[in-house]
Amino acid sequence: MGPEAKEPPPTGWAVLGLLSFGRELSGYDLKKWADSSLRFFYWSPASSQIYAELGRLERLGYVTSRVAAQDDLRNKRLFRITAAGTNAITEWVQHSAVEPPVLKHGVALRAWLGHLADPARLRDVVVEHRDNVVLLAGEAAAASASAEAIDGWEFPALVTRWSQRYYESERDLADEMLADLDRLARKRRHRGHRA
Amino acid sequence: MGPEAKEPPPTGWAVLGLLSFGRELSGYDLKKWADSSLRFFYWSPASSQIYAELGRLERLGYVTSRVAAQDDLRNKRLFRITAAGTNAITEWVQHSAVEPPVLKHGVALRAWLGHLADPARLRDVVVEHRDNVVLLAGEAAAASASAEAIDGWEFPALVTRWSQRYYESERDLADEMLADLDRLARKRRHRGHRA
DNA sequence: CGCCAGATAGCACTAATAGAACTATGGCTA
DNA sequence: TAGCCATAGTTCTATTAGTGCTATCTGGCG
Repeated sequence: MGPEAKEPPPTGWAVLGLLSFGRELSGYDLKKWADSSLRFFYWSPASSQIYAELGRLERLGYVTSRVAAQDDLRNKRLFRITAAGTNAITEWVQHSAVEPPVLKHGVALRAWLGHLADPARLRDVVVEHRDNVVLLAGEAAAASASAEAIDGWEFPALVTRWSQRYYESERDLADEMLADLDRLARKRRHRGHRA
Repeated sequence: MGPEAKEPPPTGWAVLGLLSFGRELSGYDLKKWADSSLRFFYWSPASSQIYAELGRLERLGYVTSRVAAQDDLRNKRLFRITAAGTNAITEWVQHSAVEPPVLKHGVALRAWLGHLADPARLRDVVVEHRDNVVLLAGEAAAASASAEAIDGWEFPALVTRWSQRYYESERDLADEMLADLDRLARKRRHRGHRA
């Protein structure tokens, strides 16, 4: 099958997934959409990345595009998923290998290197992280509330709810880490560790 | 400051961090170490990536290397952190911006696209994910037990403990997602949604 | 007037992986 | 005893993934 028979990377599936709800969307729309929902559990690709993936998906025959006039003279390209695209992503959802989630937790990495840091400063880093995830939990809650209002969006609503819980448990984990850090600092002070 | 004044990427800090415990290690050692501890909260870079980062760190003056005979005739390169390297990573731990963790959760993405999937198959995917994270929780527990036994490794032990809790809450989140999926499937069956 | 929002696209660059190639030893087994 | 595999160890190449910046165009807002 053709010269371009390779599968898209996960990001390609994510973009195709945004289109699988049936709407006709521009690259710009897709970026905004990714920012407001995908980013909670999958990160949001750069605009240039989205356009690149759209090009690949079109070459694969998974999407088609048409140019539409948008206001008066400005035009944009609208993308729509094809039957082949729907088949392909359905296949992917159901049958691709289940891989462990990719996590790059900068704060955990810094705590892991805690022997290098001033305890108070390390504490501040974790507290700032805690604030971040509390904010994210709230945003995910808002996103899930608006998804619940839309018919046919039961699964996005389910996953944003999951995201909300995820960030709430990140908050709890941060609290436990703070308690552990305090315990450790006390112990080190007692033993007169590195003065 | 010379021609090579740029900061390493996060992966570089991770590699330098592995060396910040004071040991003299080969690239091979570093890879094994990353696989057995870093990977729980920060992923494990490919060997080629590790060697590339070591090269960069050496150019920056953050590590030095020497060639050592290892058995009889075989030789390897051992890396050691320098004072400049210790300063740099200490600075990074204490003062770099606190960024939200990067998460790419393939399973959540697939659940988000649940409208495309057969409910039973989607359920299987989440169950398989649940099994994965239970396994990871156990491995993290083992890693934290061995870290606790080593003097000076209080922070790695703390973070592997955090990782263990992290994967345990991933397990709980998976259970809640399963319950939500079942609820949704029941509701759809009632309404006769797409037969 | 300048800036921002909507919209698209290209370019330069970095990050990161996969895979092969090569050296070398020791243990297993047909 | 020859062949093969596993482990230790390093390096290189090819390729992809992904970001950030720049450029372009229009219209509305203050």
